[in-house]
Amino acid sequence: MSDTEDLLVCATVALDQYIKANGKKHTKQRNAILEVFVRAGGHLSLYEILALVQRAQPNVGFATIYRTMKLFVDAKIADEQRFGGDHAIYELRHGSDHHDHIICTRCGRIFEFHDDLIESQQDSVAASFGIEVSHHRHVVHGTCTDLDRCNSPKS
Amino acid sequence: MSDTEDLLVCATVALDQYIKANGKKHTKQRNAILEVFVRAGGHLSLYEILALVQRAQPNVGFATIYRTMKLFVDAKIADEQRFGGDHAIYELRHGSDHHDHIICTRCGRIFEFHDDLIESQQDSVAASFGIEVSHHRHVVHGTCTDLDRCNSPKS
DNA sequence: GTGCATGCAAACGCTTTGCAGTCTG
DNA sequence: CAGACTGCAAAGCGTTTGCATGCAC
Repeated sequence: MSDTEDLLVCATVALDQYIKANGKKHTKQRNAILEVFVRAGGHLSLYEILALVQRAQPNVGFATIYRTMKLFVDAKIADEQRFGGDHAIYELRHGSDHHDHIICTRCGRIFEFHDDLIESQQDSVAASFGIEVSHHRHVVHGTCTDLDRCNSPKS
Repeated sequence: MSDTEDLLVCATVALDQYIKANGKKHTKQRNAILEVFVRAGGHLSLYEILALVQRAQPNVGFATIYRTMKLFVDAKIADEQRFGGDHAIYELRHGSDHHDHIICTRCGRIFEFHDDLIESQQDSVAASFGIEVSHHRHVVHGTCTDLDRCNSPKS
């Protein structure tokens, strides 16, 4: 697992490549959003990102966050997730590996996992219904068994 | 697997019990919505239910469908699902058994499955993150391998 | 200077609710 | 007849977009 500074460098490079390749431009808003997003480790809603970015750039508007995160998704820096049906969450994208989520319903912590046994079993279940799997979403909800962790602040 | 008429009888009884137990009332709208919903086998959006109900009762309003389906959820006749993030889907609830979903992205068919191996594996993965599972959602997307089925109308 | 990016505000789609009139029990 | 239910219309809420201005290249 890389540390935050490494991730920030990687993401910055990825953004730069995407910008160069698509005739886009660097702006201080995009840099600020990227930094806030990566340092938080992702798993943020647009409004959370807005609040964090506005600490450094008070005049940033919501539409800028919105469009920038869409751009990050396009640049494969972020992924858009919808856990509740309420609002979207953006998470940092690490390479091309797929993963699923485990969420504590008390403290809101989000863990990521990947399990080959589950995936292969899921493929064979789908095959029994005559379906060839293209992708899936597996979200597990529960509560931390370690109450100290659960009651402590997230970051 | 019961046939549709059986399911309709069960649902009608469940609704009657719920209405009696909670000081609610029977109306022709609720009966019509229940019948349409059960006969379709669930997996309908509010607008689809509205369109079907309006064949029999042209003056029924959207809000009635909305409130009635919430009531059916409360009466444990239906469950609300959100697959896309776009709009809610309501499905018939059969007893207390949990199930997950396999969806064809071409024809929109929805299959339900339950797999003990996946569930137990998921519990142990969650435990390794210090989480005790309360519930989960597992949605598998893919395409029908039988193109004849996939291209034919849903019901 | 060109044209992408920003910020504001308005439009959107789905969901939810307030209210006056209607119907059930 | 009291109180729940309906239908309409308006309000919410997160998301998306149009437009004039601002800024990167």
